[in-house]
Amino acid sequence: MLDIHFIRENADLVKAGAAKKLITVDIDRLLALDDERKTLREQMDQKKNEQNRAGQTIALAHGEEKERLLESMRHVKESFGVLEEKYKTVMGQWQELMLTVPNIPDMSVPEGESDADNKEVKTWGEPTKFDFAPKDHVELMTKLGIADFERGTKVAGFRGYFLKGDGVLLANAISQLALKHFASKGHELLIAPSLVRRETFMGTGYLPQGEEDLYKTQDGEYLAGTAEVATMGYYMDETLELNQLPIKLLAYSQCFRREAGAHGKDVRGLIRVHEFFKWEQVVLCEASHAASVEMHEAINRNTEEFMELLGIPYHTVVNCGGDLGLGQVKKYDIELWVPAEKTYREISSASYFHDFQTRRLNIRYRDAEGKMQFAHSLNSTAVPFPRILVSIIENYQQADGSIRVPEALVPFVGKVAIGNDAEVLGH
RNA sequence: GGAAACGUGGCUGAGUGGUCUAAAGCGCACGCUUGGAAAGCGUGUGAACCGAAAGGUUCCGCGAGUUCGAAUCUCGCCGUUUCCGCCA
Repeated sequence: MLDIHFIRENADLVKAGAAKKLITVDIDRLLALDDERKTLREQMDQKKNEQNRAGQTIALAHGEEKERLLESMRHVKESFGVLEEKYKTVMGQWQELMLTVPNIPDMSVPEGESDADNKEVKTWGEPTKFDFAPKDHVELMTKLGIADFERGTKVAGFRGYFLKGDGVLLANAISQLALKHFASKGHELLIAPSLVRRETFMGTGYLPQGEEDLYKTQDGEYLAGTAEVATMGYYMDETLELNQLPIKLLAYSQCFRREAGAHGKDVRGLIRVHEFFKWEQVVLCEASHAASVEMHEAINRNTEEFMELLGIPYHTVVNCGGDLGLGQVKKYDIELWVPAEKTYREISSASYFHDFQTRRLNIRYRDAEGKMQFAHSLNSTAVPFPRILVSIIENYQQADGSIRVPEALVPFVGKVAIGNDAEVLGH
């Protein structure tokens, strides 16, 4: 959420920002509510002051004098009650509106409505060339016996899957390489809960808007769709020291997404599933735009480097205004080449928020002058499973349906290819 | 699942309806003292909102209630601890 003082002083900027994100929000109504809120607050403070003063007198008074004072205080109490009721109503509306005010996108964010309007800022590698007709990952993995989609659906329902055998080994190897790569960038490792309470979702900006995308338990917790939620919650309501910053974390969690708005999309394979797992980069840094930008470039680059280690052709896009979330200032998506679809598909998303999340989560630090500041927050995918397998399997496939293991993974997989022996291919 | 106890500031901890503007100690900061340090002494020591300032309001886990007045009483929730049961 934004600072109400900032909104008051920069109403036009906030309105323009919302327009760029194609989000409708009534800033004028918010400002009117805020005026009302301030007036009521002042009146309440005055009444309270009156009451506090009278309290001391009453404590010392006796007999008729006391009765008289009590009687007059009853009137004060009554009028305070009336003010309080009004205040609660106004505050309720005020808070509701405040939660819907989007963060302002950066100048460098292109105009646009959807992911179709995102702008390519970098390409790495050439789309993989084959001297045979490349198959898709569903067919390859099923034939190799390293994934089972039929039984996955039987057991888990729509979008269900099992990873098996060398598929598990491959996923684990990628994970090992990721730990090594991202830890070398100074990240502390974390395994985070997926079962998370409502207030943390509010704090990260997934709620109240995203209710229908989340699974909910009968006890009222929600299943997180990313480790970002629990990891940001880790420092909730805490005051950090300046010398702790930047805090750079690499967090693992199981992830759950209802994909409520995506019913017809990507119904085959591992691109879009309800239950997955990933490593996520989460960063808290000092409250300066320059620091945020620097960290943003850095964590996005970390993930690019990781994809380069895996040797998968990719391009990076800067997301347009209409493709940004409520709190995001700027976002890069990294998209990997998927031969069967002859296109790039999203593998990673790196964004920064300024103090939008930390203001909601109340994560602060003391700056060099000893003043309290809301930290800045950022996050980026490190590597998502099983989606990462799609591009590895398809880009590294051989004519015989076997998979060459990317060089960087060989030490962790323990072999140079998957399925190039007759025994496995025979099944 | 059953029962009980507890939740106070950076920390320990007092406070069971009214100068609580929260005792005291520890810690921390500054000063005095000292050749330097320690000890000692003195002063200070959080956050949010309103205000140009003076000052005002709020915060004793969270929320609601009783009362002229709540850290203190009542109810609900969250959390911690202990005992019992169950599971591994």
